[in-house]
Amino acid sequence: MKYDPNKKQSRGIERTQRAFAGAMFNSLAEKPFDKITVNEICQRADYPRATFYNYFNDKFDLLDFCWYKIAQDINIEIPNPNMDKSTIIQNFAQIYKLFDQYHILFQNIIDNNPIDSQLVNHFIHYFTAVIYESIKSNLNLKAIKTPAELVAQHCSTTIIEVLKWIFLGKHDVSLEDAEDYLNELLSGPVHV
Amino acid sequence: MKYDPNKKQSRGIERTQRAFAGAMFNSLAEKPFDKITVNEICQRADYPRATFYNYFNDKFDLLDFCWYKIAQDINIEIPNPNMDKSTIIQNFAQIYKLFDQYHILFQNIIDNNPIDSQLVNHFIHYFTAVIYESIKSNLNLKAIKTPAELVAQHCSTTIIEVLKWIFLGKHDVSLEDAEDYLNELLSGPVHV
DNA sequence: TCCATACTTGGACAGTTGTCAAAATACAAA
DNA sequence: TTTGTATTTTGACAACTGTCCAAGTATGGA
Repeated sequence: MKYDPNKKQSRGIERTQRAFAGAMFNSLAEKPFDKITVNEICQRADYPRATFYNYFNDKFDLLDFCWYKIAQDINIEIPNPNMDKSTIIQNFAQIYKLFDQYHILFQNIIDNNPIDSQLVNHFIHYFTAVIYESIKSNLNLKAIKTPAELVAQHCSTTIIEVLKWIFLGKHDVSLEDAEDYLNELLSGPVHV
Repeated sequence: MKYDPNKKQSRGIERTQRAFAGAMFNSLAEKPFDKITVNEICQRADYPRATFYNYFNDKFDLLDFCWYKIAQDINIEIPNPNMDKSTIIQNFAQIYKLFDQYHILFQNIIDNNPIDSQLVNHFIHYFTAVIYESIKSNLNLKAIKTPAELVAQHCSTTIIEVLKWIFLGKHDVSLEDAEDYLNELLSGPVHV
């Protein structure tokens, strides 16, 4: 990404970025990711190729931006500065609901791309990183040997694992059950 | 992969595949993966491009083959048909030692590729799948709600997570400590 | 040994990619 | 409105990709 999406940009820049992201979302809903070309994105968005490369390095970079737009809504609140398991589960509920909002998009993506495709991995990886960032600094650990960063990594992958199971693995699981799964899987290092 | 690597192939086929894999390993040790082209692989291996495409769909497909050659050595033995935590840790030791054998390669890869690059993700994902396959069928679960497949997925990602931390994250951790980490992280669903 | 079959190779192909410099346009401040 | 700056667009470029076919070469069985 050549423009920092966290900084406020001019109206024109945002409009253009939105057009590209929209084109990508539309393409994603229709066909496998590896059949999507930059040319096609530009045609859909009705911008020339050079403009695409003004904003993004390649189509993965645009993907990053697309996930960013979705993840923007994730705003993890940390009521107490020490994050324990119940706080994590609270935050989990928030992300569950967010994913639920996009379940049609995810459905389409899974219909067009294998679960172990580059695309799905990219997606999973992006959100794991988002969650990692939001929990790494204030995990409240039991007295254990494992380094905190590794535990934080483990928590974020576990959260995304459960959500992947539900929203990309086509398993219909209620929020309550999902919380139970997460709780059971996490019954390790984080304080109860 | 256009030839099933599990089937025994003619000497010629194996020699050719080995040449391509060797070329890839050499390139990986030298430069970032996204700067490696099929042309370059062919030059190094001294085979024409058409031959490359006889064997592999693209450079990721060759990567699969490369990881396959490494993973071949992983032969998880299952002493008792019900896998519990101590069995998992036993198998973990085996994979730890395998990764340790290749630590110079991994070092080079990390020096040339960001930890969250396509290449590293591809690697991580491949080995997670290998481990998942080897443990999914006979996990001995506590009485829990979480589906067995999800637990198996969780175990395999946790194992790889620890190994990634050590061998790709440049953290020097002994096998004994690594086992403790894994034990702590896994203190959830698997039988003790 | 010969032959049929399978694999390898070279060359050519259209399409994609990422980059560049120069021209055109939009934009904001004076 | 004008002017200077920043962004967008155009068109062109070399390189890479994946596919194809037809000619060449191994290989193993009779």
